[in-house]
Amino acid sequence: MPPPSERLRNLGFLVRDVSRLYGRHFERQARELELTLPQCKVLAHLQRNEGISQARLAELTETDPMTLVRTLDRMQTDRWVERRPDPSDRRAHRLYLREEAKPVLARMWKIADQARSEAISVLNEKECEQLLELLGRVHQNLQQLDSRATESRAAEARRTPL
Amino acid sequence: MPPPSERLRNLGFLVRDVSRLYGRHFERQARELELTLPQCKVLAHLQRNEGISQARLAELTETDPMTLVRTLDRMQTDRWVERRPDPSDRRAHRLYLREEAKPVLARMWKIADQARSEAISVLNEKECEQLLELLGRVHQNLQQLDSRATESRAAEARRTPL
DNA sequence: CGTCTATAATAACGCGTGTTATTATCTCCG
DNA sequence: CGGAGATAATAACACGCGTTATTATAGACG
Repeated sequence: MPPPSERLRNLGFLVRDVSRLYGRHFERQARELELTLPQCKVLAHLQRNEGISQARLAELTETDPMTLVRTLDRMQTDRWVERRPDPSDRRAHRLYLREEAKPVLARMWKIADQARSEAISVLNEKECEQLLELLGRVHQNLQQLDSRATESRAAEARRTPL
Repeated sequence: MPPPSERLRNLGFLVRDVSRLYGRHFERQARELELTLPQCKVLAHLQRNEGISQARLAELTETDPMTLVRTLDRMQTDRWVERRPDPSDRRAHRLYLREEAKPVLARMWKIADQARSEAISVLNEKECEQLLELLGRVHQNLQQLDSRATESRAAEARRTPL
């Protein structure tokens, strides 16, 4: 197999740069909200799923549970969300939006919609659809590769308890 | 303007997730190298541009100069790179690969090539080309938006010296 | 019933990133 | 020349993310 073109070799960096710049663009406009992008993601999912556990929210947001703990710590301090004990499982917490958070959600979507439309203003509708489709496929593939790797590490750990 | 579809609204998160999963996939295989993805990026650019300044490297890698300082600090500690004083500018440093780093570069590319080909194994050549093209356009657009914003902040700062 | 494994949340550490501010130096212009 | 503004690098602080390890509890199974 000949070495891939320089252009192709840049793909990983390209995705990363787009992600970074996109986040930057969003957070520049979301500044007044005092919310970061991952925090917005949490709010967006919580809006439609109040009462879920951290573990479930981690699944929905595709966040590492440990990462989520810290994000929620800050969001709790900032009075966006609340942790309440789960009556049926003393290990778990149920997550709720605080009243103070609710009015912000609409503004958040508005900013998100605008930031996105600016970002993709150089694509027409069909191209945008293509981009979503292609990224979606790669995403699904990477998720499989990831869970496969996580699986085999877990199996490894089971084989070597200590 | 009607609110965009849920699918479209996911675009920002999607890009971010792909970036995160891609990085994860790469670093899982690059583990033996003891190198992170940004560090690989530094090495890759340094390989073809030895002797450049940090500021120039920051441009090439599209990294925040402050971020680069810290990355280079670690890479210097880990004996990947060297900072030498610039004889013509006492503020600046010139960056060089250490001999120890050079043998690793080939392995790095090999891992990068493999990680990428796995990641995009679900795309055919044409789709891959499309993805590169679309992402490239969005990237360029976001860069413009970013530099425009940076510009106006700089102008702001000039207007308000203190 | 008790033991063993899985799960929910968290602690602690290192890295990358963005932000604001500081220091030293350069450069250019009056 | 000399002072003003730009530039190279860095310091300090907060956030997100991955990793390993720990604690408490749940659930399954002999």
